[in-house]
Amino acid sequence: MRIATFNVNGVNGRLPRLLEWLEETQPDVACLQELKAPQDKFPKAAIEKAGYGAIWAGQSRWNGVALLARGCEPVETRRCLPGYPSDEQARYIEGAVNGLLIGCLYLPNGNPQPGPKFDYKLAWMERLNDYAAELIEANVPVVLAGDYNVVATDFDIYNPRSWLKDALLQPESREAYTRLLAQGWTDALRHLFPDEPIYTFWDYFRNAWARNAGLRIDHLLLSPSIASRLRDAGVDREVRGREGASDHAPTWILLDD
DNA sequence: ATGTCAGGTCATACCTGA
Repeated sequence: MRIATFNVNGVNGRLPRLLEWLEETQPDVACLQELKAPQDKFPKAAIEKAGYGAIWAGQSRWNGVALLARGCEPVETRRCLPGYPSDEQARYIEGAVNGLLIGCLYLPNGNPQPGPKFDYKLAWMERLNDYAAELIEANVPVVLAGDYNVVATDFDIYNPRSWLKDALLQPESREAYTRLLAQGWTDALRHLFPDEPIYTFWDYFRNAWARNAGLRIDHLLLSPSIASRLRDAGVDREVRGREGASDHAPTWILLDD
């Protein structure tokens, strides 16, 4: 079972790129972030034609998340984090596919920091951590996939120097993410490739892609009960190099059935 | 400090968020 996460940075503006990638890699599940489309502007027909059922939480202009399943409809279980009924930002959607619970998340960027956006990021991380702990406690088979907007360690960035003041590298962001992992989640890519530089995002600025000035911020976390099923993982880097690409590359795992 | 995207609007130029 192939499960992928892809921050598409505009699901309509980059639809040809998304469809091309789905066709090429045929993921069984695809978690999408940054739809940048209101609920009724999600390209449902094109996604269906590509062979995917979908649930999504749209929002005008910003945010927006979707969960795609090849050949079936995801059974929606949530469209926001528990205890967050007042969250107007579409950043979480969750569904069951083939006996797995898949959480698709778009963690707040948090810039500029300090400030209200950074406070919101940290608060959101606390909500996520609380909920993730519940899932672990319930021993549910879960994949939490998405754009975490956290650079976990200095090894997950080409060079931290010019990003030291960025919300993605702040000690508070990193500490919250570290606490999440410590609940028992397996960071799939780092688990399989502990010593390799891995990036999933290259800024549009500063010629970042050509310089391979990347960050690893898109993660797939496995709950303890499914960690032993992990067989392979990777980043579809070539997608980032294409005409009209998102600034993120799709990131995927392969689980034993 | 700079730079580049997308999507939106009291729109064909500028704003925000990233």
